Amino acid sequence: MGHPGAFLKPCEELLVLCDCNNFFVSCERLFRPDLEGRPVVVLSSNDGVIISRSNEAKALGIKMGEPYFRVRSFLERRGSAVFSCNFQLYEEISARVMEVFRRAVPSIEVYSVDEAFLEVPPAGRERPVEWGRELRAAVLKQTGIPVSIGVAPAKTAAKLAAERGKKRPETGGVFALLPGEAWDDLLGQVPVEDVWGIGRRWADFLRRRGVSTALRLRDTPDDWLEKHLGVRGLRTAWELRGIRCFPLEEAEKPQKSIQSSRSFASPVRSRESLAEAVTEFALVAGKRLRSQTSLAGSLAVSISTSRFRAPFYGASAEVPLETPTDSDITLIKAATGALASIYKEGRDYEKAAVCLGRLSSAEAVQLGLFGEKTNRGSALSRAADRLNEQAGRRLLLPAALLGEKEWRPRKDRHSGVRLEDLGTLPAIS
DNA sequence: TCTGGGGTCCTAGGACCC
DNA sequence: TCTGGGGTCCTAGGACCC
Repeated sequence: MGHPGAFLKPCEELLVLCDCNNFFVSCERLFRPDLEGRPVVVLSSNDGVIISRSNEAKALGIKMGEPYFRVRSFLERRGSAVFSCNFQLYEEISARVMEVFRRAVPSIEVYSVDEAFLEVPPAGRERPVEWGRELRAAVLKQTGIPVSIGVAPAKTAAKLAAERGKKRPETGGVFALLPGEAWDDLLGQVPVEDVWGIGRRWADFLRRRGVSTALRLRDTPDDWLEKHLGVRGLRTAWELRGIRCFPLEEAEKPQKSIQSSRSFASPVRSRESLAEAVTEFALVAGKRLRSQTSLAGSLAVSISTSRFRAPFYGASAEVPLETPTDSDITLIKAATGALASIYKEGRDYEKAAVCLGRLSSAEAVQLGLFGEKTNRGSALSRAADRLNEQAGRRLLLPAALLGEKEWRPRKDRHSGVRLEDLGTLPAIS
């Protein structure tokens, strides 16, 4: 029966994906214009793997997610600049980019730190590509960040369009897949694994059955897709036919879980050090919990040795929090308690995590069995948040967390740029 | 020597209930 | 030869994303 989606009328409304090019690298380059034209990479936490690459680094064959130690000397020989990640900075710059988008369109969905979907305003619908170029120029002028823009009736198609805009300089960074136009040419050139929503497992599966391009995926029968890939895969194919299945989600929803975890700079053996790390992670998670006005109903701790060396050991424990809470003291107690139940001596731990779950809104009053308010310590934690906020750093924290610790991640290549330094950038209004 | 962190959604299967 | 059926809720695991 082919693809019944094709009989439906394509959505009249256009949406746009804006994608910051090589975002973390672009952020670092704002402060180092001398690095233009040179290979630049940004590393993950603990200087572990490469998470952002300049075009020059991509041209050298450096892969996303590549362990840094494997390419370190190669990059040095090629005169590459290397940065530890500076997420505080990237988030602030991201907020500025999103602000430019907000001023330009009626409706925006912030999809990730470096991407947003926008609804094209009526004024842009007649000539969406020109409109996109103007938006791109505005972002570049006001933030210094280059973006790629894809226009299409559906998110999955807009992703492909933006990718085309990014790869072909002659497009001026903007490409459109418009309703009524033939998309076959572009879709036929896109490997199926490059389609948004098709990961490695599905791509392998599809390729084994001859579905090797976005075009083939689009033209695969619905019943087969639903049987093997579920509704998610089916919707993806429909979106490639120009039918919107993933709507623009403007409202910011509170997160359903909050996790804080780190790999350690060097292996940790002692229960005491692990408890310090877990305490730190509980504090970080708690702060984010309060900032979205939620309470946690459960807390899980996990610890593990290196997954690249045998014998691997990993364990986790989840504890219910009888009364949903946002109190640091309660969270820390739960976390250290959970840790005690899974810790085994004599192992080289390389990672620990705290995950808060069963989140609920803190707006509703939480009462215990006998009507008393039992979210003890909440007010204290909130007061600490305010003090730390005013001080611009963490003023209040457990004494055990002071000082250098082996569990603190490596950050050898940090640029040293701080949020305040954003004000010193010359070219940006 | 050296390999990230933080999320979401979907589905299958078991528990439970009437 | 015989076993109830069907709805709902919950959870774990697997897939995906940046």
